[in-house]
Amino acid sequence: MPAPSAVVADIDFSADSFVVARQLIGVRLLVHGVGGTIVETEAYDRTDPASHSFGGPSPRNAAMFGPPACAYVYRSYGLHWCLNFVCREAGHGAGVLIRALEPTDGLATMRQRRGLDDARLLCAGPGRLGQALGIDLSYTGLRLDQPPFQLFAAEPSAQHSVVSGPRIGISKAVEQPWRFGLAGSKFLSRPFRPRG
DNA sequence: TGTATGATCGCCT
DNA sequence: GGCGATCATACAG
Repeated sequence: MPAPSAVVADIDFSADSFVVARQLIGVRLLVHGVGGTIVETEAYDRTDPASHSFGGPSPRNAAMFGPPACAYVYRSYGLHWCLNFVCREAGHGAGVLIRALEPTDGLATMRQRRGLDDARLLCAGPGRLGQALGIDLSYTGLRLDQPPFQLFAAEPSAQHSVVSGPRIGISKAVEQPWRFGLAGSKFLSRPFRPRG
C-alpha cells in the first residue's frame, strides 16, 4: 500500500481550501472515465460558519476530517449528491465543493443520467454534476489519485482567467469571496457578477 | 428575466 | 419542527 500523497495533478491538497479551489479551475476531472474540465469551485473551512465542518466532526462530515486529496460526498436538500475534495491535513476539516464542469468525456453517459441533451446543463451546479458523474455516498473517503477518480493538471495559463465572488446558497459568511470560476465559461452554474 | 414552490431527508434545536 | 453548500417547474411581468 503506497503512502498517501496530498499532491494530485500538480495540486497540493495540503494547502488552504481557497488556494486549492482556485488552482482546481482548469483541472480535468473524470470518474469512471466520465467528466470534464472544472470551471467552478467553492472553498470551505472549519473556521467558516458556512462549512459543514464548522461544528466539528460528525458521522455526516467525517470524510472532511480525513486525509487530504480524498472525496467528501454529502446529500444536499435530501436528494442531490454533491462532491468535495478534502484539503489541509487530516483532522482540520477543510474542503472544496466542485460546482461545475465543462463536459469533455462520456457525454452520452452524462446525457443518459441527466435525461438532457443540452451540454450546458449536464454539470452546471453541484447537484447536476453529481448526477452526471454518478456520484453517491459510496464515493466518500475515496482517494483522488486512484480509480475511479482521475485528475489531469490544468494548463498553467488557466490561472490567468480565474474570477472570484461570493459563494452561492449560503446564509452565513456570505461576504467571503470563496467562489472561483473560469472567466467567461458557458458552463457555470451562474454567472459571476462584476464586482461593485 | 425574475420570483415562488415542491421534492425529500439527515441533522440540529 | 425546521432548515439546508439544490434543482426543475410554474407562473408573473
